[in-house]
Amino acid sequence: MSDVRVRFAPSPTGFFHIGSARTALFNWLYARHTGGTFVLRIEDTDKERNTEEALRVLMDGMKWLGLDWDEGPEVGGDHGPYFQSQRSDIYREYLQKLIDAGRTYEKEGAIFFRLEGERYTEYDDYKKCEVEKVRTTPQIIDDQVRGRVERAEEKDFVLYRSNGEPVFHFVNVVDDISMGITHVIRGEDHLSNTSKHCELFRALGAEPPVFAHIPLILKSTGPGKMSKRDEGALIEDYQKNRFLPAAVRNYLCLLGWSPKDDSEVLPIDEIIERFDFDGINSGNARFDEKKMAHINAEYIRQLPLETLAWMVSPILVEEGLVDDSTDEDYLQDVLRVSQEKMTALNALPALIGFFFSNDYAIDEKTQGRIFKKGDPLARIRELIPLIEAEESFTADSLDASIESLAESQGFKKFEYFPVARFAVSGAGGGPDLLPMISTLGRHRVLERFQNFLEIHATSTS
RNA sequence: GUCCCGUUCGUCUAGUCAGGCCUAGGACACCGGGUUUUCAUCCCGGCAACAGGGGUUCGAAUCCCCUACGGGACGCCA
Repeated sequence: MSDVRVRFAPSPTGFFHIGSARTALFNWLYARHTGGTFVLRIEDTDKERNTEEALRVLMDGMKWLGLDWDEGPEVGGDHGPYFQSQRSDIYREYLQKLIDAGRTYEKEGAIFFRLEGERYTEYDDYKKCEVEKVRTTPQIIDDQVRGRVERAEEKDFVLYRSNGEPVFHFVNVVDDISMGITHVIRGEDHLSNTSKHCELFRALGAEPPVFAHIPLILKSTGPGKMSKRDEGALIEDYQKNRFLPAAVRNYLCLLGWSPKDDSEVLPIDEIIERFDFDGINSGNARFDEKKMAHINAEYIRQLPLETLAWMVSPILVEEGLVDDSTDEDYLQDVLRVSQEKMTALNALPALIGFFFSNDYAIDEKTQGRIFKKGDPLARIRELIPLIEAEESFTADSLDASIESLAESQGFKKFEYFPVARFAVSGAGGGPDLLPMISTLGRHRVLERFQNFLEIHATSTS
């Protein structure tokens, strides 16, 4: 166990933003990499939007991504409480230190932090008024991602609001000190706050922690950082859309961090082993939903069959495709022949629904194509006796049988494939045809061929 | 407006810290071909980038400066 202590300090807002998730992830990775401690601290000072439900969303999201915390809500720890709303006494105590040191003053009911240095007044173009500024000595931040950053704070700032509540900058620093945080890994949007925080650390007699400001995640298109309204911005959406958490986590690792050797899909243990500050990029990263989907698809295809079955069953049950009476082996067979064509679990009912139900969608485009040329009805009529007679009913034997049938009719075997596929599944694509027919079994195939003939014999003649 | 950070294919990135190995590599996307004239898989191929300008140097994607562009911060929000 190393003495590294990192924290993720979200404010529960009712959703779990992908940027926050990535910050949590990087902190978690660093803690696991170093054998340190990952603290979850809840910044629930904004009473309006902090609800039990909001906290749930956050913790569920973290657990879903596999980000377990060593100290914090539900698990406790020696540095609690882990909710800011329960730490008022601690904040008062630290405020007293600043008061005793003469670093505070009161104005309009609020308590301000007093910077040290020469004072002057200047027109502020942003605030559109005269403000008092201070020439302070710049704070030097030895950032692990950006290198040396120098920034001078120039205005006194509020520590306690006139309503008696402490502000973010103050509680954040106090919590980091009192919880013994050694490394602060957070978004680059906090970089310019850091001079403020360093002032506070030093005024409180504490050495600032090591900082690492990680790049922001930008919208996939258009300007600015990812906002909660953007497509793919919320972890809840990935949960809902049945993404594999490990895949989402893997993709997030790759946004702003690189293993340096061209590998992308990596088991989490290996990422933990290789994760470090020098692999973190300094430029912001644009979110790419296509790549996210691609990585998700790779994960799905890599799943062992039993795991896949275990994950997929509830989805199929929910869709009414499978129930207790469904044959386990049949389900396994279906998944075995379909897995290589899977790209997203929420698209699964559409991909393999026809294996379980006769009530599947008919793809109009494919139907149009099938009937445009040749004689699909005749092809199916020719196939029926073959299906009835075919003995071993394996993909290979079916292939051979169809091949010789085609030969005897003066066709290429491909003349039969698209028609058979459509007759049996209503689709133009799907698992490889022969394994698919073999899996469906003689009975289902014949049933659907007959059905196909009945429907189209009347409508087309 | 001020301050801070950044800038390699459309996107994520390798290479930059320790200048020559870079006619700049990989992946996603896209395009073409093949894989059972299905397909969402797989294989092969292709397209495509060092933001611009000055230096330093025998030599710069790599070091320095300027400009441009992008991002962030500037709350009694967090």
